[in-house]
This record gives sequence, C-alpha cells and structure tokens, in this order.
Amino acid sequence: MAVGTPQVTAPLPPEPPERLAHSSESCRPASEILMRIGDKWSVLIVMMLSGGPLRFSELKRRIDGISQRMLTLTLRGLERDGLVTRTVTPTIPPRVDYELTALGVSLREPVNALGQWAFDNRPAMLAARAAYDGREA
Amino acid sequence: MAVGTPQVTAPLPPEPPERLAHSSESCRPASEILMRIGDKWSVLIVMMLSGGPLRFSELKRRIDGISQRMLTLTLRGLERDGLVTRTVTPTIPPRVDYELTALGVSLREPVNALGQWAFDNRPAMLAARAAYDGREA
DNA sequence: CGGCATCCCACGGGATACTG
DNA sequence: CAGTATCCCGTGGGATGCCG
Repeated sequence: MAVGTPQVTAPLPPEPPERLAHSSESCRPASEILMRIGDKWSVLIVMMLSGGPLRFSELKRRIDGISQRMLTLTLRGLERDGLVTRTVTPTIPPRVDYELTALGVSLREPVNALGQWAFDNRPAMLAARAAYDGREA
Repeated sequence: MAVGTPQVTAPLPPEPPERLAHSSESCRPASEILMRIGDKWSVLIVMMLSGGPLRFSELKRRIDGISQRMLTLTLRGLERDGLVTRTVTPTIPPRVDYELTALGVSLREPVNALGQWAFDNRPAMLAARAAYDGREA
C-alpha cells in the first residue's frame, strides 16, 4: 500500500546510533530551553557570572551594549528559572548582587560546548553564508 | 589586563574556577550562534534531519505546528549557513530533499548536550519558576 | 545605585491565497 | 508538491524619564 510515499528509512551516516529518539515531542524541551536562553543576553550574563557574583552596575559595565532595562528583565528571567540568585543589601545606595545557582553553573557546561562549536565553526558558517549570498547577488 | 586566549574550554568542576576567560568578546560568537539557532524551529529541524534526508512535506508533517512559511524560511537560513543542503529533483510534482551537511551533523553534538541538559533540568526549572511566581502572586 | 514605567518601532511568525 | 506573496498582530527590545 501507500503508493508514492518513499518512506525514507534513515541510512545513518557515519554517526553512531544514539539511544535518543529524535521525535518531535522528545526534542521540544530542548527547543524550549534553547529558545529560553537563546535570547539576546541570557548566555552572556550566565558566562559573565561564571567567575563569581557581580553586582548590577558591574554586570552592566562588562556587557557592552546592554540596556539596563534588558539587564533587569533578563536577570529577572534567569532568577525566575532558578539560574541565578538575587541578593539585595539595603544600604544607601542599595547594592544588589547576582550569582549563579548550582543549576546555573551546570548550564555552563553544555553552553560552553556550544560556545566552543561556535568558535570553531564560525568561519565555516560565515564562508557558507558569503558563498550563498554571492550566488544570487 | 587583557585576556590572552579566548578559551572556552573549561574543566568544569562544580566550583567556579578562578581564572576563566569569559570576556564579553570571547563569548559573543557563542551568543550569536545561540541566537541564530535559538529561534523557534532551527533546532527542531536539525534534529529531524539527524536520521537522514527528508523531503519538504515529510519534514512539515513531522514537525507539528510549523507553518510552511516558517519551514521554508528556516530551511533557507540553515542552507545559507551551510548546515543543510537543498536538493531539487525537477519532476512533476517537484521533489525537494533536505539533508544535513557535515557542519550540520557536527552541530548535533553540542545541541544534543544542551538537549540532554534541558531534559534533565527542566523539572528543576519549572519548579523554580512556579516557586518564584507563587512568592508574589 | 538599582529598577520600574512609558513610548515606540522593528521583527518574528501565523493565516491565507496564489503559482509552477 | 514546494514555494512565494500579502496581511496582520504580538512580542522583543532600545531610549528616556522618574522613584526608592
């Protein structure tokens, strides 16, 4: 039965078969998380906090180009998701420190792996992009 | 003092090491890539193509909820960046197959690592989120 | 100093309709 | 079947200003 449906039965390339089923439902959590931290600033902030806690203004100074609005919003999001802690010292002027939680620290590992990939393969991507754009320009 | 080598290779102990070179400049490529593939569909598509080439309609059928507009656009982007190839068979009706390039295949590993992290830690994140939301409701 | 509030614009992305 | 074109709305995110 089923005429015309070629049923592509996965002739696996040189990759070893992983026990991870890449179904749509099993990859959705990964996709969600990626979208969550794939915003403009989250990863940068997590990486900045890798070396230890930083206060708001220091964080803002180190991440060039971020608006204090987005710094606040992004930190709130990270705090909400249990990736950073927010510690307020009610002095005058007030002092607020942000620090990675254990969860936040654990996130560094896969993110670093992706960062390494990005560092290694960015030239290839840029070249591919240039070639693609050049083909039709 | 300026950081000498933008190394992202950390030994990753549970404790934050003292000399991490996570400068803003060294992490920006990672952030860029993350934003690039951190969109709504890219990772899902890459994962779907892990098992081998798929044609457009099959891809659309497997990724539930995607519009053909976004499928086309996302595939174009992935093709542009050298992550997938697009092969047209000019029959009637036409047939177009998409397949991961070597670059696309190599991306699977770090993305899978992140996916594993997401799978493992999503409960913790959801719990933290619920706790955070409950504190001020 | 840290951080809401507001305005405002650009872009992502869904729905739909049309073409080769 | 695969793709393009159009419409349209929700959101992301910058700039600015005010308040503890």
